[in-house]
Amino acid sequence: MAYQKVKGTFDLLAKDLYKFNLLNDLFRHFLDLYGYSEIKTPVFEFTDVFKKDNDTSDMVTKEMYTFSVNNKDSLTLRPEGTAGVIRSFIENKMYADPELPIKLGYIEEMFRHENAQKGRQRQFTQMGIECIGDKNPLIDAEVIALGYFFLKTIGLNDLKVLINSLGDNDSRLKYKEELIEYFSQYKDELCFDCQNRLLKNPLRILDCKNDANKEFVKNAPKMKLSKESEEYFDLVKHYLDVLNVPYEVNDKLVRGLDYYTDTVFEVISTNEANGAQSTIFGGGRYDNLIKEMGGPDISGIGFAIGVERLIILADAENVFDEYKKEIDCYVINLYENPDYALEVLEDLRNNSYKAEMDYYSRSLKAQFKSSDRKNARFVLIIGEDEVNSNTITLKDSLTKAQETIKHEELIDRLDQLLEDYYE
RNA sequence: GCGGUCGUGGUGAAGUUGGUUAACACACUAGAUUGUGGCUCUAGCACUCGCGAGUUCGAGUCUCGUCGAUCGCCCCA
Repeated sequence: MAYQKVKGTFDLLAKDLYKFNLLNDLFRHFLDLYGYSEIKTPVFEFTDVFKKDNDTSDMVTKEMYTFSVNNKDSLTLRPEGTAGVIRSFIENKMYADPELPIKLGYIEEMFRHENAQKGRQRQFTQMGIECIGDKNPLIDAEVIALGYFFLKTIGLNDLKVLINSLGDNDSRLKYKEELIEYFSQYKDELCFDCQNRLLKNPLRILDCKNDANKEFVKNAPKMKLSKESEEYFDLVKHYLDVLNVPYEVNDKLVRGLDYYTDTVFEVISTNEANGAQSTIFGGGRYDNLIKEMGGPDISGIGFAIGVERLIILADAENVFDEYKKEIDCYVINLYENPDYALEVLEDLRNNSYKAEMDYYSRSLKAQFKSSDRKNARFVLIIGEDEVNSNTITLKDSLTKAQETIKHEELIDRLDQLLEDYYE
């Protein structure tokens, strides 16, 4: 059987690759605007970097590509960006920088062993940022704004920003106990997953699709934010107002990863093009993660955007022009010896003209067809006459004008034709 | 991990109750047009129906398995 690509992976061909490149450029521009610098971390890390004790998310517990070589270390292909960045932050002692917070951005491939469907691949790309070293509602608002305005600049509509606060450690801990107590009396009515979540992460029960519409879940006690958390959240909302970022508070939003505290947010698209995957952007603040990973007791916040989902939506909004490959010159060679044509070709390239030639001395018609397919602006014809007189027959594909010029005049003539054209 | 649909040439696709050489269109190649293409006309181009097994005299058409795509559940970006 012929080789085939691994399920959930894909080849990026020219007709789509340029979309990634455009978005990457735009994202990097936004990183620049907001004072973020790009970071690249390894594709794989020691498994412990991603897997902490008491993790409950599917992503960490059953979707990681974990392997070892020679039975030595357990390694894992990164399923998300934050953990690796935090590891790097600690390992490189970035916390010692006098200028905190440290603002980092990345565009990297992630790997999760999930069932593939539209907008959900096993290898996919995330653009993300992490702002580490300070806890300040200004930062929370700015992080959300960066992502939101990036998406708006692409030209996406039908976006909805959802935010919520999970509270600080104290209020979260208290709420957790409250929920455990409350849900324990309904334990038999919970779905299988939620029974497991009950003790580890009862917050997830609140947005479980199986159980969320059951009466006793709806009536579950609401989170009581501590005074500090509430004031903090109010300020985040206030700054979002100032920045003109529209948002919706959704108290069911708890996010999948376990390390979030206080501010969490998500951008969903109501555009149907994305199929079942409505979330294109998600993130939140993490007060404990850095300390848990062996760093100082400081807070961070970040988000990640799913680039493939972004492209599906951007395509649906016709954000991208149709991909069209173009070259400047196509050299048609009718002479048996290709030396002269080759010299002309190199001349063109040395003067920054994108140029190709026919390698096979095919019929004139066939070469013209190639020239059309490659969308060559100029066609250069070289035959016996041209070789003998050291000339080139130059045809402008747009105007159809044709002339025979001396070889040494070629570049000047092309420059001039283009100059005239763009006037 | 679970469930639905689908898988025919480079592409889009027809294939009736299982029956000899698997439509049609686009694309491609060559010629008409021996140095001028994108139009037209003519001709050519499909060891084969994702892969494997089974039922049958006979399977693209039925059954099972497998791989993949897609949609949904779950999860998440």
